[in-house]
Amino acid sequence: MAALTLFNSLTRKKEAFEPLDKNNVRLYACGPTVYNYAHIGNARMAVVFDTLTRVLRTLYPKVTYVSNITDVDDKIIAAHRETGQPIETITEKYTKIYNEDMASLGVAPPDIQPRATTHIGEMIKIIEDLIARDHAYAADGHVLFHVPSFPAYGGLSGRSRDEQIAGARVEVASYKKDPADFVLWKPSGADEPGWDSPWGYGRPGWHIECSAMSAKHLGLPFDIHGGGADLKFPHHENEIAQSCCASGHEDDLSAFAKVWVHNGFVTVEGEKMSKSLGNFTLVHDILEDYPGPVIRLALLSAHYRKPLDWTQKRLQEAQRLSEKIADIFGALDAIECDPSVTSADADILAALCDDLNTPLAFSKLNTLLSKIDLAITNPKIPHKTLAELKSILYNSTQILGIGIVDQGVKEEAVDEALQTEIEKLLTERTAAKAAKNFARADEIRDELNKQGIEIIDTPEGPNWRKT
RNA sequence: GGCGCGGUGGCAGAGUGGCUAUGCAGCGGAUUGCAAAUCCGUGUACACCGGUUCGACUCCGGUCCGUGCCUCCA
Repeated sequence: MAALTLFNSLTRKKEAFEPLDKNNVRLYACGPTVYNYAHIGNARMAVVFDTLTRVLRTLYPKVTYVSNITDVDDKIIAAHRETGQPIETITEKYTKIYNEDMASLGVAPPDIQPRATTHIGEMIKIIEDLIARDHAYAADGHVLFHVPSFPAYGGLSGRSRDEQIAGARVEVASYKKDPADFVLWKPSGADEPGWDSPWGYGRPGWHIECSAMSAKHLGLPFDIHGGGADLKFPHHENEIAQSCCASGHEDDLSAFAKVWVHNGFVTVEGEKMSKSLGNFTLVHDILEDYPGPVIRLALLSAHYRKPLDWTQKRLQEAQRLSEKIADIFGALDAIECDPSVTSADADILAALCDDLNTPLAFSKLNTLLSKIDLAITNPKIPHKTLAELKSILYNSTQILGIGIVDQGVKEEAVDEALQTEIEKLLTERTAAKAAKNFARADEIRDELNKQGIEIIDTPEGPNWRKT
């Protein structure tokens, strides 16, 4: 069995992965704030951790994957003020869209998808614990985490407290004892969402929700905590501070999560994705033009820790690979999978186990596809071998999350009249070919090409597909 | 200013102290009535300058360039 190694942001080294409990591997990844359609960066996070989860599931009997929905946040309040829609309408709408879009990308639902607003009690409890241990204080309706009370602060991002203060560009609020202190709880106005608490009507700060939800659903410490690289500071740093200090582990940064995994950023055609540049790329829109598995392939075509430039060319290359896989499955249509073969291609699995090296895995996938193609065209290869190869390929696409075999080639609705027309022309063309009237045969090919129909001749007769 | 990351062949993108990455594109060939697909062959790649070494693209130091975070952000 291949052994998994992962780059741990906390130690800044690639380490052999050792689960705390071999019978239940537990991981948490910070999910989206639901105030808009998911963008391609959200999708990268979801796809990366889905793939990691799939790899873990092949290695361990049980995996518990928790990824949250942030449904209380100032950005949501802002969206509410802009659109006039109730908060719940906004969060429910975009949670649903997020889950649908991610499902299109082959992202399996997390085992648990907790929402911040249903964990307010757990957050208040942690805040109370922090106050009791002198790590937090109430001031002016706020509760703040007192950073100087946690000397190990900054260990994840490699940033000392002094550096943070020196680099701070925001004005320090007067109620803070220390400029680095951050909000655990803040007061809400009457028109803002809020909950009653020992410190009055208010709402949680951003970081506390992940501390509360991960502890509740996974227990501390757990194996892997993930998220986008930009969350390293301050979000994850503050999560560590809250969780370690609330549980009395002030000297051990890994008392919260053992391994920290961060995925790199996505740029769009070489530029940073931002609203001001107008290149905010939404998954919902890309799905109009490309099938989900193709988008997934494109997202995994660079190593997860490296920056990924989202380009048209990358998508087209992903489409090529996707078609190649679909073609091979098509050629193996008559072959039944061998149920005794339960594992993926060893080289692909090994690549994935090496810190989730998906580009290397795709290289091995290409090798596998060539091997199968050769086997198909070689009449000496026994049927049994083909069944085994099909199973290996199927299992490999499953672990990569590219359910191409289930989806087939993207079925575009072609109306019946056109379909009949195509069949008629193809019959005519076959007859023309038989009569060696190649001029007419080519004419028909051109005609159909113009309508976006590509003819593929096979020994069994002509096939066609939409281009 | 502080803390990080990276510079690989036309493009994308892995990797390694000495041994083919891979894909796309290109070129030559096989196959095909023509196509498509596939197969075979084909490219003095590792930013620059020093150092360590029998040997470095791979390790160390410096230079240049690019880029992320430090403020809501996946």
